[in-house]
Amino acid sequence: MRATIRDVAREAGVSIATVSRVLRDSGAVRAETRDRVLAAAGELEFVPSQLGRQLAERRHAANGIVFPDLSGPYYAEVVLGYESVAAELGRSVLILSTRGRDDAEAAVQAMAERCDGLVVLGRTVPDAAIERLAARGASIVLVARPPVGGVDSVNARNRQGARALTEHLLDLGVRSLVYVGDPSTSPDVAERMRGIQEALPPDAELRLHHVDALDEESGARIVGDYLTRALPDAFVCANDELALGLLGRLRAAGVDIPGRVQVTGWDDVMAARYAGLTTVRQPMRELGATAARLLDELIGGTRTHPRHELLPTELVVRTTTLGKVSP
Amino acid sequence: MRATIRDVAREAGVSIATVSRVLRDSGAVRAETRDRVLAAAGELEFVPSQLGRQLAERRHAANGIVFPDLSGPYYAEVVLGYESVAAELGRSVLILSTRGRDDAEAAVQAMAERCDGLVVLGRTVPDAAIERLAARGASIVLVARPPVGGVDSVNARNRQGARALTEHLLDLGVRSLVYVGDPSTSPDVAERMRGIQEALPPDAELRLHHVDALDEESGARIVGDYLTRALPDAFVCANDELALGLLGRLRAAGVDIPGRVQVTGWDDVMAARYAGLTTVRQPMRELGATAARLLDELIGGTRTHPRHELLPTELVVRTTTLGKVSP
DNA sequence: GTGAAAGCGCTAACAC
DNA sequence: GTGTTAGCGCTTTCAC
Repeated sequence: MRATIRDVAREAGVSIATVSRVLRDSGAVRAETRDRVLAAAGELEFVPSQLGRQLAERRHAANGIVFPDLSGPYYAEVVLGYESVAAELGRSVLILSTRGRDDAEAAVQAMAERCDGLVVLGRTVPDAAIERLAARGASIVLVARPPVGGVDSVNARNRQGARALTEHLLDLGVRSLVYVGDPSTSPDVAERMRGIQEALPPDAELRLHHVDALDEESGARIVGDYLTRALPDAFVCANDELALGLLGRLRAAGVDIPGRVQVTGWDDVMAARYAGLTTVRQPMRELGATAARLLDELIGGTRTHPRHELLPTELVVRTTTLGKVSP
Repeated sequence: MRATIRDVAREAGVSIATVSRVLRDSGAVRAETRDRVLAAAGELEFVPSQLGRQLAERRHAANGIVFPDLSGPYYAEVVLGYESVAAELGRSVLILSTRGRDDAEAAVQAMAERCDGLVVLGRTVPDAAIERLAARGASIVLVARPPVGGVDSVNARNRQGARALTEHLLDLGVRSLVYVGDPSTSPDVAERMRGIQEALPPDAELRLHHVDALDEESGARIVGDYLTRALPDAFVCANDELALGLLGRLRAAGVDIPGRVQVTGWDDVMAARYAGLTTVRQPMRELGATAARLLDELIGGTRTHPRHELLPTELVVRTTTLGKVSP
């Protein structure tokens, strides 16, 4: 059995309160006593039980993060940014992936009981679940998801990025675009579409091509629909994976890109560089880091009014949009 | 303030022991009493404190996982595989990234105090640290790292994969190969090189080109050394990122691939497909899942003898090795 | 079947 | 400065 604070107290000939003081460096302790305690602790290889400490302090010293997946680079980067700041702040990080989970809400609820606050990414659980948690007094920060009630949020400037992307395409002569994605899968996807619409002049046309999933396969699958009839001037895809799938199939069909049709993605994943894909980069790590800081303020009670951070995006132009359309 | 078990007991007119029994479904409780307790708990919106429960049970019901990074797809997938099994087993998952941390060992030690067991990926902390933890009675499973002392481990068959890859190259006529990587960065990288050596006949030559990091930039940087002097028949890279960087630079220099030189990677990341890179795939998710199961046995005390699992790898042949060398 | 009571290992008033 | 003591919120014997 491991040594407890009582063992150390006995060994050092002091009370447990003194041991606690020395170890936490709280309260004044005479140097000589202090040394005795440290010696005893060292002798017994004493490591304070986090379980006991947490219960006494009534805090977990841990934060959770809920995400749909970790496969793409997107969420992985956000999680990393979050973890590094949380660690600096002395908090452990609990993770929860909702992928393939039918009881996501229950899992999040359970997780909330094991940490002092949590970050929720994207469309992992319904708004109602967020509100229930918030109502129970949980500290929550939403990322890549529009604000709900008085809950903090951190988002990338999707609309702004989409407008920049659209203007870039318009400059190249694009007049008809197809947005590939499903606005209902994630708030980001919906916001991007809105941004495009905002930037579009009356003489340009935007259609939505709905796909079930934001993966390569879905991107490839829709190409068939366009080979038999007219191609638009540009395919604007909700994310890079979709764009990469679409791009591969188009090229395989001998379609000239960007001569005949231009293609864009979103996220700037590593493969986008190899494919020469024009895309929009988001500060993924910074999204996570910002969330960690907001959450810390919330838990620490430093702040009571909700905050909603918006982080910048950046257009990355590559070869899938370099050509001029009908010059 | 939240309701405690005492509030529920008072409300239901029973003792806290009975409330505990009902909520944990342990011990026999009369149906009528049971209903009263459940009603009271519902009324008060009682949710048992994990802090109290954990201390009483003296367990965290959480496992940790330590990894170097989450940027590449490799560790992310392992973590996901781990998380999904851990969740099934009713355990929370704590994460710890050692990237850019100079106090990695202390951080791991701290994490060990907050969970019932942990998984350590790759070369995150020195063997001595693992041994110290194990000596203190921690339950540990190593992944992508050779066994240390009596600690469990899960690895992919690196040697086997490397042999298959080497034989594939030999079949194509390759006789001189350069292994690009740093065997000291990770045990996997070293094992792969060993596998190549084992498969090589006396008339074939293998050299090691040492790089500092396993990223694209390092891969690209070494190309210059070969443009002025002789190229080998094949570059076998320690991972895909290295190979992708090297590939890009070679192609930019007008080198015919695979006609003049063949290139291979390792991991089969998404970008590898777009680059047509021949590589070796590992069951990343399964590595994590297996680790979770081993750890559970360890924590549960089901098993005392260490186990060392080896999972299969798979050669994925693409266009960077399709041609015949000097037919 | 149910309750009283003794912990689990710590922190933090409060007293001296 | 240091010790005593009362919790933190639960689980779990052991009586009855």
